[in-house]
Amino acid sequence: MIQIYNSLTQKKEVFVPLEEGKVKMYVCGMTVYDYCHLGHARVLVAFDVITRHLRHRGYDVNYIRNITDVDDKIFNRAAERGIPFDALTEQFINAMHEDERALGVLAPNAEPRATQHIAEIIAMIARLIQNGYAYAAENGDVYYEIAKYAPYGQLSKKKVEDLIAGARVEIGESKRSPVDFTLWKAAKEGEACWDSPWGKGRPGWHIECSAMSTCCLGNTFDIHGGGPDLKFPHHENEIAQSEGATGQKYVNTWMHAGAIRVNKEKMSKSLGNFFTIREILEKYPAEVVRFFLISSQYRSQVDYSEDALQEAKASLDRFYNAMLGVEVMSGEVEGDYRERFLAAMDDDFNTPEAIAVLFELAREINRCKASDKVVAGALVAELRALGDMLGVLQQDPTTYIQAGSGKGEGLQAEEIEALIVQRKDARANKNFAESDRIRDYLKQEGIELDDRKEGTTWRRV
RNA sequence: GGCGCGAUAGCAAAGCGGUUAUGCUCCGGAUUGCAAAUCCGUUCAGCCCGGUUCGACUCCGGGUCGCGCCUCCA
Repeated sequence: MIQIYNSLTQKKEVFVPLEEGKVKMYVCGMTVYDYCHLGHARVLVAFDVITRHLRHRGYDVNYIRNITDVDDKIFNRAAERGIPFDALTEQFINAMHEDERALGVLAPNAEPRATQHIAEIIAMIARLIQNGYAYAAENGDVYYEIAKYAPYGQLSKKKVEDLIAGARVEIGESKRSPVDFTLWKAAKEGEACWDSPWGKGRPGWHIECSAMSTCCLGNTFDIHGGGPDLKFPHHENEIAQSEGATGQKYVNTWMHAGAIRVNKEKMSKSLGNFFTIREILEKYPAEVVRFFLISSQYRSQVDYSEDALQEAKASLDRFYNAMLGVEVMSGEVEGDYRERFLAAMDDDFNTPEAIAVLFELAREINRCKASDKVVAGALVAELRALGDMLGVLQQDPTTYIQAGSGKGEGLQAEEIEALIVQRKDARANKNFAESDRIRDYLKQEGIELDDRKEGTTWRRV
């Protein structure tokens, strides 16, 4: 039994898919006019972990994550650079895929792009007009008329009158109400545009997700996810659009990740306090970044800091140290580690609690690795198997430890290992002065030695 | 101002109406030529005020503080 917190009902609910054994899930991807930042990574990793767990529990998950590649910000950025808008989006889509791969995020089943679904978008807008939820204005824009959709505000818990009080109208708009939002935007001179029954133009923000999700998953589907700042207006508007067009329930379970913060403030484009994924990956291994992101439950806010990443690294060090020198074996594992791990994940994907179980496993490995290789081997196999469900702990321990936080620069592995042999001889002869000289020399070169029961290992600092 | 979320030990972060979260750090011990890693033990909690209860960190009410959304943002 899997329980999921539903933003719509604000409760944890037992998850029951529409179709037994299948999960239809749509997650809002990014608008591609810049590199992914850590906030994008949070959503990417959170829904990656969610997908992995649902699949592990036997669900056939159809995971759709869109790319919004038509938007004002894209056009503006492309104009600044003097390049076609699709050259810009292509560049950032490629960059996004690189970042995802680095973070161990599995590809979604499909990655629809707004520009490839213009026909469906136009069809949905036409249907909304036909159903009386939308109107074409004099200026060539088409608007959604919120007053016609009574449940508006159900997701964000906002009252339409409050929204009207705070709303403002841009010059040149001809809305019936200030809260009405744009479905189709008349083309400006020189901008990329598409033909439509309302003249040349392009989709407004929001409609592309309604069209693509409905197109890929049907009128009603199980899970819709995204970042915390999409709840309003984006997701609220999606509900209004899709339910207005189809007359059916849009989504059963809404899931929203928590915000990443920097110094207690949300990391966001508008505040300019964001760190891109690639920027962070220059300083920390990707697995550390991923571990940092899953160290807190996906709905909670987390503060990004160097300390937090250091802590994530310390945790991974502990796991890989435990696995080091143990030969993986298949065998029965004593204890209820897996059971408790899965129970934690079943409970709204509680990764911190699941990770706590992994730490217990690591301690047990450390306890018995010297005395019982068979038991230790089975425990390591279990640790890796459970780690895989979170997308971590899949590296070879020696590789992980040798890499340290260094960049692989400096002395070559062969040179280091030759010195370790020399030092071993010195130690055998109780020549500790020579032994320490080698240790100090290597330390100076950024290499630390650890004398373990199984022999001496090294790592870059 | 409206709506929503949160407040746990030095730090991070969970569960739970009564019994050790977990990781890092501190302290003591074991192990170690040194160091690292590791093991054992220990200290340190639950914003404030009420209520419910035999018993509350956990439930309820009120407050305080913090954060998010209300404008583009994952």
